[in-house]
Amino acid sequence: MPEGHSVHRIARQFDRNFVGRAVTASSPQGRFAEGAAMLSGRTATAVRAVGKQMFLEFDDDLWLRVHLGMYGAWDFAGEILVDPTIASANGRMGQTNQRGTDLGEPIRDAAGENSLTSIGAPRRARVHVRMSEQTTGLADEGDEWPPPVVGQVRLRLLTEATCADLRGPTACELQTPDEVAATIAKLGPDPLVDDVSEGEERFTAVVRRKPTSIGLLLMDQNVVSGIGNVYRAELLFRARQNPHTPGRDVPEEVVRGLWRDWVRLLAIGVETGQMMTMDDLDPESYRRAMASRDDRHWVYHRAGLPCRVCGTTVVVEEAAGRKLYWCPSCQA
DNA sequence: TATGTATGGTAAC
DNA sequence: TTACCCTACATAT
Repeated sequence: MPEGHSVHRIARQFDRNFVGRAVTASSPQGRFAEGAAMLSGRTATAVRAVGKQMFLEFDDDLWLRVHLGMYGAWDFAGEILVDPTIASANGRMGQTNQRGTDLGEPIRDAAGENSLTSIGAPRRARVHVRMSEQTTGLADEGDEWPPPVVGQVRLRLLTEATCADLRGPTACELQTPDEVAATIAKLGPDPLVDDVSEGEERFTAVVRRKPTSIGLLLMDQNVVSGIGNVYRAELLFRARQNPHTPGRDVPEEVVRGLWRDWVRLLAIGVETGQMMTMDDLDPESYRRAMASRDDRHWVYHRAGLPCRVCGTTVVVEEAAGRKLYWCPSCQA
């Protein structure tokens, strides 16, 4: 899932393809039928991403709030204008979307025509191939518009040229401007929303007075926005910090360092679409890390394997229902 | 076909 | 702390 970087990438897609355009909305699955009816026919006017949540504004002060949760994803089809700040997108056109490549690389369907993009939970992009029509010579069926609905689609947003399907979100609801403001007010700082220095002060002040472990605090969206289980494990390793240390016992400079590292990793994540946390590697290792999801992290998902730095076996434990990976030697 | 797992979060106990 | 929600896919049977 989508940790904070994915949501910022999605927001950029909406900014490019939906903001300023009239939208037709529907809920093929039926679970957001009323909301879709409220949205349909309105023009999207703005989009905001804060932490793991996205807010899409429509005419007359109506906002759509979406939280992807662990399984959610947006699938884009049709004309997809790629934000120039999303580096990897164009270079990957036509490439097969492998499982686990998080995010947002446009790919071609079997006919080599429509480009499809999925941003969110790791999953195969949905490629619509019409086998039966192929045999009867209706080759153009692959360009069907709007695209056929596949699977459970909570919300479909359609402009003249672009289709966005939302599936599996934890939250999908309409909000008033006050409700949006209240939701955002509860969230901790997001480096791509808040002034970075102010964010550092807020984050540091909160962490430094909490008895809660730093491992839990990094995952707390009220303390800092956008960090999930992968970035949590990686940030702590990069800082060589024991996840169990109470926040108030972590040296101030270390807390500030965690924030600054999050600023850096988030920027890399938004740019590349991948949770790349081994950015200071030699070129060959970097290439390998980018190519394979299993080589991309220091400790995340590496329980039982030797620490990349010291060789000690990486351990995993359960913390608040989530798996926490760390090296007991490097992070002693 | 059934089961387990996943980058998240909430509400109830 | 536990239960539960949401969806897709890999693995086991």
